[in-house]
Amino acid sequence: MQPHRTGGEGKQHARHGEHASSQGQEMHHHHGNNNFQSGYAAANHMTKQGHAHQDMLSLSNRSSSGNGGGGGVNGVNMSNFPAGMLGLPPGVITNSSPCPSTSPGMTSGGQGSGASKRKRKRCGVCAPCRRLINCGVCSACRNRKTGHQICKFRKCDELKKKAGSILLEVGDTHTHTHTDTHTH
DNA sequence: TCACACGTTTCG
DNA sequence: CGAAACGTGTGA
Repeated sequence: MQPHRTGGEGKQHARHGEHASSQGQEMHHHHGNNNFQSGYAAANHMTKQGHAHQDMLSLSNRSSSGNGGGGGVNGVNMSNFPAGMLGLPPGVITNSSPCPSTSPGMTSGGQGSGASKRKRKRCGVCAPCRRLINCGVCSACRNRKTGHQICKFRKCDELKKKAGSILLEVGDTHTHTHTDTHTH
């Protein structure tokens, strides 16, 4: 009898990579290479810098405790908006490719059709994402050694739904949003 | 490099 | 259609 899998895998690493340092470096080396195609960048509205991983976002308390409102939950992030930037039109923001991690397949931007390529990270806002501990009983937990997957309960909702299709709800108000509001 | 997690494919 | 396994990419 195993002593219960503490918290699951016993995550030794506390993944906390918050870069509080606000480096206002706007200059982008590289000429304007708009690579807005990168799925990652697309989600980086909030991050003009590109170094803020939206991964674990503010898992803090979504109880809307006052909701930190100003997106300040993390504090320090958007506060440093250079005035100049604010003046820029939405579309011109040109994120200035945030230090591309140099992903392997970025060349052709495979996302074109079919395989999405490029792994996405959890949004960090869904209930599953907020889950810190694994149930330890679901198949994923039990077969993680072979399954290599995260607990079913922790599987990001976004990743589950848009596992291959992006953009599919917003836009059509009355379409079959299919967003099934969960029968709840 | 290892570990973890997502994406894809195949089997049930 | 769903679950499991495999393979791969990303992060530390």
